[in-house]
This record gives sequence, structure tokens and C-alpha cells, in this order.
Amino acid sequence: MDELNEQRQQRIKKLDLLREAGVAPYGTRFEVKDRAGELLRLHSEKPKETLDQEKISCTLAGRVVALRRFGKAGFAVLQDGADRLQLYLKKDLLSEQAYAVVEQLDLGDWIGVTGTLFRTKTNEFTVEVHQLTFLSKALRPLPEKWHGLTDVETRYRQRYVDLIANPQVHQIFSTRSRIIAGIRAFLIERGFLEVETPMMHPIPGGATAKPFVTHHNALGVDLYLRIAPELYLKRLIVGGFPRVFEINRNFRNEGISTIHNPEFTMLEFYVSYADYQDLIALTEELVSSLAQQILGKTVITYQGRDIILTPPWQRWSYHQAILEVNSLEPSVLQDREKALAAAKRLNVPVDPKASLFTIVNEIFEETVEPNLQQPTFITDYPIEISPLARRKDTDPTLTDRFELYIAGREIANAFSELNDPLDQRERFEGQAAQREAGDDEAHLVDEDFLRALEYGMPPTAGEGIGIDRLIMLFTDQASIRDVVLFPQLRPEKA
RNA sequence: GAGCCGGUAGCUCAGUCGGUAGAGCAUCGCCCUUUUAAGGCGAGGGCCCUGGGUUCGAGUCCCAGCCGGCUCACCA
Repeated sequence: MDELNEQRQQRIKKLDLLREAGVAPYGTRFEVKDRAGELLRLHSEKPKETLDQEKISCTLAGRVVALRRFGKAGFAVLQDGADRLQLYLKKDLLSEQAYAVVEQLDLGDWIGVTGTLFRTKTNEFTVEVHQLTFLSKALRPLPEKWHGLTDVETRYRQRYVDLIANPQVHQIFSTRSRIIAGIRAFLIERGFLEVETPMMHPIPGGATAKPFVTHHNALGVDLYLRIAPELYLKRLIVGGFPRVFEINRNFRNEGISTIHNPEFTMLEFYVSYADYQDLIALTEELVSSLAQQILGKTVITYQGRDIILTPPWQRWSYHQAILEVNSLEPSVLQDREKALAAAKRLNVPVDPKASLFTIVNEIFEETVEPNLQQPTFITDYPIEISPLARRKDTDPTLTDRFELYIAGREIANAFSELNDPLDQRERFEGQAAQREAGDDEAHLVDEDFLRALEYGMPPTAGEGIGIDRLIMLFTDQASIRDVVLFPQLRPEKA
């Protein structure tokens, strides 16, 4: 018999012993009156004498994660959420049945207790338990108490064990939830309406990416998991909702890395009558106020580097950034041969047949992006790589657009929306031509979206923020898998 | 998809030159009514990722594969 089975068998045996003692090993309702975190926050600073005087009674529940028994008494550590609180279990203070439970208790079991707060002679804040209710039996042993669970594969595949064994992981996901709640509150406070748009699209659009394909049997059609909600949210602007947002998953059938998961969480929001400059201000306010609210500061540390989220942030035009970082002549941006030569000189690998804008964009991604550690708005992207953005009034080859970079990564993408249906049709047709030419990520013509624009869309600015990456930044995590509860892995047992 | 690194007890890890598989925690038994990585004494527990090969003999060397991490490529 292998060791896991041996430990399981032992625990299954204890199920019977519990039943014999009249205890249900899988119990039911338990009236929780206190949370460990709250008790620690309210009372753990009080001196021994105060606690003895106040005789504070409490009732809480959780998982037993440590047990130190000796003879007819012992200590247990109860884990309640991310908090741990010590229990004192003494035979004299418990019913015969309750003490029988203590004797059968295993690491991992769930219990509920009632008792009073006190300090041990080593000054540890502890609950002296008077009543104990067995709630649920664990049949599998917990990971090692000192090192916890470190095997990354097990941590991702069995996140439940990771969450039990590593309280800091519990903390990260609780922070994640608070960040998303904070974003919702921020937007709702400013008059945004939260909406849900389709996850299954007949035509994938709103971004350039490879989609996942699925099939609807009754309709007999292929559908695509959405790569972005953009075109649907803009339909709602046409419909007359002046401010909408959606926080939900996008799906992209592309590589997996420390900053890419096939499904990822995106915030997109649209503001009627506004332009991309308004969104720069809104983004600074959103991110810095979130940092203040969640982390209590606007200068944060990410992977050993200080990131200053205190506004205002740097603004830099796309072309200006390329020229300045690489000390290039402006003519490079106009001349394909010069751009190609510059790329070669800068050791930026490019396809020699690539178009001017592709070469320039390669130079940007290779030489500028990694330098954008502090929050920076890169503005005025060329029209060729911005098929849904409004042209600049001052230069029709550029768009009213920005991307926000923090820690060398793209965090947000925003622009004044293209609301001219005829221009949009031309751009779609340009994309269709690129698709004909072999670019399978170019946009398809979405006739219904064009029809919507033809009903008239007010001037509008829209933005998408990659929530997982924002959370990585806020929680100082290097890998997206550490901020996604169940990251995508190859299925177990091939 | 390519390169590098890894996979040994439930967990965290050792394993020398190729010579019968090790520790701590966890588990089981005994002792212990204020411990906190509790302690003491004793015991059990292994598909060394899988499949081939070399060898008298493979956890160890070779080949192929599986799974994971990191880097690169694509992308947010």
C-alpha cells in the first residue's frame, strides 16, 4: 500500500471512530459569529490582564492547519481565510465527546469552536476552547508545514491546495478581488453602466488576434470566442448609453507565457462626448487612486524596482519616442529603405519585404517598449495599426490614440473612436485586403457594426485595460499564472 | 514551435565513481495539561515521470517520449 493510501486509510478509519462517538464527520450548518482576522484586529494588541478581565467570548470556524498535542491538552492552529489563530484544547474544559473529537483530529479537518480569548504564558493570543463542533473530515494530508507547497505544477493544477498551504497566495487573490471591486466602484461613481456583451461572436473583431472557434449545433454555425468586446460596446453607445463598461474575459488562441494566458480579463469602457486626452486623465486617476486605496501608497515596488504611479505620468508621441530613443532622423519614418537600414543598424530583426509601418513598429517594440518602466502614455499611433481609431485632425496619417506602458508592458490601449461609418468601411476594406494578402489577424468586415455606425455614433473615447497585468503590478507578481486562479495548463494525464 | 533547467516517500529535499533507496515534516504506537517548525522513544511508508537501450548490475549513463518552469518567437 502506498503512503498516500495509508494516510487516507487511517483517516477513513477515523470517520468510523467519529461516528461511534456520535459525531457526524460531514456536518451541516454552523453559526459563525466571528472571523479570525477581525478578532486579531480588534483584540490581539490587548495585554494579558485586559483579556483576562474582559473574558471575550467568540465563535469561529476554519481548517486545522497545525496540531501540537501533549497528553490531555494541546494547541491547534485554525486557518480562517488568510488568517491563522491559535486554539487551546484542554480536556478539563471540553465535553467528553468534544475531547474524543480532539483525539481523532487530523491536519486539514474543519471545525467550529466557541471559547474565550486569552494569552498563553508565552504571550500568544489564543482562543481557550469550551465547545467544539466537528464540521468536515479531510482524507488527504496537507503539504509540509514549514516549506508549504512549492511545486509550481501542483500549485497551479491543485490551486485549492496552494490556497490552503500558502496564505500569501490567498492574499493575492483577495487583493485581486478588491482591485476589481475598486474599479467597478470608480466607474459606477462616474455614471458608467456595467453591461454584458456576447462572449460568442459570429465575426471576431475589436482586436488583432487569433480566435478560438466553437460550433453551435442548433444554429449550425461556427462561432468565435471573443477576442475583444469593443464592437459590441460601441453598438451600445450608438444605442444611447453614454457611458458603458464591461469587465470580462477575452480569449486569444496564441502563446502562453508569464504575461499571456489564453483567457484573460479585460476592462473596456466607453465615454460619449470625450476624447483620448480625457481618458489619459481618467486612467491616471483610476490607477493612482486604486493604488492608494488598495496598497495605501502611489509609489509601489515591482520586481525590485520602484514604480511611481503618482500623477501626472509621462506622455510621449509614438514617433517622437522612436526617434529620441534611437537618435534617428525624422526622415526614417517616411522612407521604407531608410527605416530598413535603421532597423538593421539597431539589430532589430525585420522581414525585408515588410511595409514601412511594420518596420517602424518593430523598431518601437524592440527599442522603446522595454524602456518604458515608469508609467508612460505613448500617443498618436499611425493609422495603419489603428483600424478603429479616429484620425488626428492635425495629421490624417496618425490617430487620436494612446497606449499606457508600465514596467515595460502594455497595460492599456485607448483612442477617440472612429465614428465616421464611411471611413470605418474603408479601413475594414483595407484590413480585408491585408487578410487577402495573408495576414490572418486582420479585421473582417463587420457589416452590422457598420450599419450601427450609420445610425450615428456620438464622438466617443474608449479604452481597454488588461486587468491581470494591472494586478501583477499591484501584487508584485512576475507571472500572470500567479494572479489567475486556474491558469491554463496542458490537461493532466496525456 | 526552439533552447536551457527540472521530475526520487503525502510534502520539502539529499542521493558521491554505476554496486541492494535516505533525511526532516506528515502518518502509526507509547509518554507528556501553556505549545508554537513542541519534545522523547519506537514503527511503517518508494512505478526513483514513462518506454526502450548499454551493463554482471541503472535513481545515476545513452535514446525516445510525457509533464512543468524559465528564456526566445507570436501576442495583451
